[in-house]
This record gives sequence, C-alpha cells and structure tokens, in this order.
Amino acid sequence: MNKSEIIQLLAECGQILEISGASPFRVRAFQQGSRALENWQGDLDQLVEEDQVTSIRGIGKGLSSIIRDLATSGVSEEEAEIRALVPESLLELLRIPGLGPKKVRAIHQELGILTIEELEAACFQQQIRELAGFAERTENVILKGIKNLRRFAGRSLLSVSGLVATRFLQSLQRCPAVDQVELAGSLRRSRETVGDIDLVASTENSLLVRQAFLATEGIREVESEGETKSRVQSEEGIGVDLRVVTPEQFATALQHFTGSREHNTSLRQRARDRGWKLNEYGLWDAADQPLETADEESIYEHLELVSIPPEQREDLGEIERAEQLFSDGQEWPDLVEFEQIQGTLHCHSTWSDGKATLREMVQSAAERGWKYYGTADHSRTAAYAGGLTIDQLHQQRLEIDQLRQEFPELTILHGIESDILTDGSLDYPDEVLAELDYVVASVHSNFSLARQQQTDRIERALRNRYTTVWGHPTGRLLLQRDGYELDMVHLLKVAAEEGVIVELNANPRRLDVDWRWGRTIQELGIDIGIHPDAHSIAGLDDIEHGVGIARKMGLSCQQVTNTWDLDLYIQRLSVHREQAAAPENRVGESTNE
DNA sequence: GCCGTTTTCGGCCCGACTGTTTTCAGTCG
Repeated sequence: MNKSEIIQLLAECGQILEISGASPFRVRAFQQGSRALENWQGDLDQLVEEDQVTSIRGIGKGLSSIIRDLATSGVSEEEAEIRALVPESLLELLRIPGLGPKKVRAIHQELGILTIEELEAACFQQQIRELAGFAERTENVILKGIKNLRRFAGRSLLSVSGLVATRFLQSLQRCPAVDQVELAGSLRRSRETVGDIDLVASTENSLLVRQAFLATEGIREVESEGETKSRVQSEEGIGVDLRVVTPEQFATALQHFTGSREHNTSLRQRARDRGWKLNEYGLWDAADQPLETADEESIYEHLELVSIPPEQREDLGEIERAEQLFSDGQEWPDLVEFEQIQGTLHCHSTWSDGKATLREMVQSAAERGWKYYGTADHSRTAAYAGGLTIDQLHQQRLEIDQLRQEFPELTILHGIESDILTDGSLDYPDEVLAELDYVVASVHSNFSLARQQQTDRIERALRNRYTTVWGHPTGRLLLQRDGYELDMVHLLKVAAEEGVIVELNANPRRLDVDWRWGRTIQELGIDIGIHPDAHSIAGLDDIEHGVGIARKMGLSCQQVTNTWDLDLYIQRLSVHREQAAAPENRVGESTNE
C-alpha cells in the first residue's frame, strides 16, 4: 500500500473512532498522525524498513505498527478492528455540513440509516425530526447539505479561490468602517488547494463591516452571522469566513486565523509553558496582564521566536528553527518574491497546443518587463498536443530569429518540452536537441508504469546531457489524480548530481514539484525553476502561484533560477551540457537514435 | 494514541455560532 492510501486510511480510522464514540484524544491522534504523514516527505518504504516511523512527530508506537503493516502487507489487524466498529458507508454522511459524528451515530442507531440516499429519504418522510436533539430545521439543514455535497466537491484550486477571495477582500476594503482587512487561512499560507476562504477585519463598528461583507456580489447563501463571525457560501460553492475584531486585536486575530491549526497549537502550548495565554484576542502573561501585540512580529518576539513567514507555518519544524534564530540574534531568511522574477522557461504557443501565438506571448513577456522568455512547445511524439516535427522546429527557429530583432530588449530562448519516452530517451536525435537553448523533459504517457520502471525511465532522461529541466516531476493533477509512482528521493539526488533544474510547475492544477520536498531540495542544493506552463497570455500570471509555493518550500531567490541575472541564467542553462560532456561525468548517457 | 528539561502518568488549544433547549451539546475552524 502506498503512502497516500495509508494517509487516507488513518484519517478514516479517526472518523470511524469518532462515530463509534471513542476517546476524543484517540480520535485526534489518528487525525494528527494522518496529517503528520501527509506533511512528511521522504521514502516511507525505507523508513518502515529501518523501523524509524516513530521519528515522525505525531506518530508513536501504535500508529507506526499500523503503518508498517499496511506498507508491507497492505493489511493491518488493528486497522481491521477499527473498521469493524461502524459500517463504512457512514463516513460519507460525515461529509454533509452540519452533520458530525454524534448526529451520524444517532441517525444510524435510531433509524438504521446507512447511506446518503437513505438519509435523504428519511428527511423527506420527516423521520429525522422525531429523534431526540433533532427538529424540523435539522432536516432542512441536512437536505441542503446533501444538495451542496452533490453540487460541489470540497476543496478548490487556487485559481478559483483566489478570485473569490479578491472579490470579498475588495468589497471590505471599500467599506469606510474597516480599519484593516487581510486574507488569512490556507490561502495566506499558500497551500496548494483551499478548503474555504478566511478573512480578518478590524473595526470599531462590527455591524457596518458585517453588512459590507454580506453585500458582496456572488453570495449563494448566508450560513451564519454573529457579532464577530459570519460565514457565507459563494456562488462558486466556496465557504467564506469573516472574523471581525477590534483594532487592538487585529494582529493576534490575523495570526490565529492564518493557522495552521498545528502551528497554532504549538504556539499556544509555548505560551502555556510560560503560564501565559494566547488566543485570537490577545496574549496575556502569568499575571493575566495583556502584552503589547501591535503586529504579528511582536507575538512571536514575546515568545522568544523570530517572526515566521505565513507560508512556513505548518508545524514542520519552523518553531524550533525560529527559536534557534532568535537565540542567535538572526532573522528568518528572506524568501523569494514575485517582483524578483526576471523571466521563465516552459511556455507554449499555437505552434503546439497553446492558445496564443508566439508573437503574442513574447509581446506579453516584454510588457511584463521580463529580461528573458523561453518558449517550449510539445515535442513530436505528443501528437495529441500538436507536437513539433523536426521541420516545424526549424521553422519555429526562423520566427524566433525574427522576433529577436523586433524585441531586442528581451532575450528569447528557444527550447522544447520533450516527452520522456517509455524507455527514458528524449524525443529528438541529439543533433536536433543540440540546436536548442534548453530542453524541458517531461512525462506525458505511460503514467502507470511500476515504480522502479518509472524511476529508471526518468533517471535515464535526467542523465541525458541535453536535459536542462525536469518538467512537472510527478505529473499530478490536483483534485483529479495522484502523480505517477516513482522514487522521488533517488531522482532528486540524480537531478542534483546532473545539475538538472527541477521545475516548480506553477499551473494551479499542478503546483508540481510538491512544496513538501522543499527541505530535501535545499539539502541537495537543487536549483528550482518556476515555470507557468502557460498555454495562453493569462497563463503567464500563474507564476505568482508558483512563487507562493516556492516560499512555502522555504526557497530564497538564490535557489530560484528565474530570479537570476541574464548572464548567470544563460550560463546555468549550459552547465549540464558541459558537465556531461566531460568524460568522467558520462554516466548512463543515452544515445537518442 | 501521543508526548515528555513538571518524562512512563496524566495531561491533551480554544472560542463562536446554531439549534434545541431553557443552560447546553454539537459542529466547525
């Protein structure tokens, strides 16, 4: 059983235990264990083999034994025992908003209901309202929840949620009663997908602010509204939460609602260790005296930590690091910023499956003030995407020569996104690859190869002297499909050895390589290229999503190739080719045709 | 079930809103 299946299974065990009425702490242990495994990146098989699973914080003896059994044999006695506690289909009922474990349990025990369909029927037959603790309104809430569940599927992509968030943010910014307003939650932390949108506003008049919030365009439904908290559902099916506090409370509220939950739990524990109290309204010392918290920095400073960038707040060791930096008298290192981007590689045009012409794309790159622009259409095997024949590649070079004259201030680089063929070779003969400025090597076929075979295939491509960039390394599509099975640790080592730039594909459906590999990537000294994989002019804007993920990886501008000066960049693109050309470095080199 | 410079027991973050109730449990974040 692979890692993502185990993560899912542990979370389900937590939910089953919850419905069955187990200790809430045991429930939380499964949920936190599942999240801990999800946020940990490394080779799980190796960890299991070395019997080191408990080295992941949040996973102790009990969970590690379940994980070991599942990873090695696919079955676990403990897991089977938990699963037998309640019928599996009840987990579906938990997805209905407003229905938690207690209500699901009551509905099942009293009425024998097992599925969403049965629950819906029971609501129509007005059976639910007869149960203790339920009434007519609960039936309506459930029916509405079922309807929404069928219509919308949980989390959303940054490209969608970002637009919705901006709409609400602007509506609040226009309200004169608002003192400060900021985006919080997972969007501020640059998570790759978003469950709902969190906004924090400060004011002396919460009523006016609430009214401005509820007057925002595109609200399907108001789910709750109170003195300090309101929640609506947008037309796109995304929940939007607004928390309203006083100006003095803004910093602690922003910190609190930015999260993550795990980060906040650790931070509050740190306050408790001092006999202090921290919540969204402030920070109090042991004598119950409020401490000055004018901004987020001061909250961390009181707790003897340097200020931690929002993207890093996942409780993955950042608090320990902030403590060390604080005692060393240093600051958190600067993370890469959008304004530092000088250009990019891996953009498509109408030469293959892009929607804009090469000229239009180049024009847009020049208008953005970029120093360089790399075009990389699909290679010839990608027939589905209009991949270029060798002849077309040569014709494209003629157009690029022309554009270079028209846009002298922009350096235009001619590349290709070459399919990695099933045997690991690239899609053109060496002499054709040699004519190009760079090659993005990507897998677009045979996703279901066995792990070792897929790893070997990609390794061969990475060791090809013409490979400059490893494109969208795992091929995942967020909310659609997992990446192909591969040995990521091994392949990152290969990329480091060969000097291959690892792509951070900034398309909001991909955001691949996953940010959780950030630490490994930094340890190996790998250079990351943030590439929009743009198929249109608007697609170039996706770089901003990529920068957010790079910040989440903890990267500085030095580690992101497309923030570099032109000369350094050009030099970097040829490094691999020259390295590989040296006889002592010729390892597993391919002979394309 | 996890954790630990109060370490093998006894804690485990904390507050808002809703709906069903007449003071609170359940859900959510």
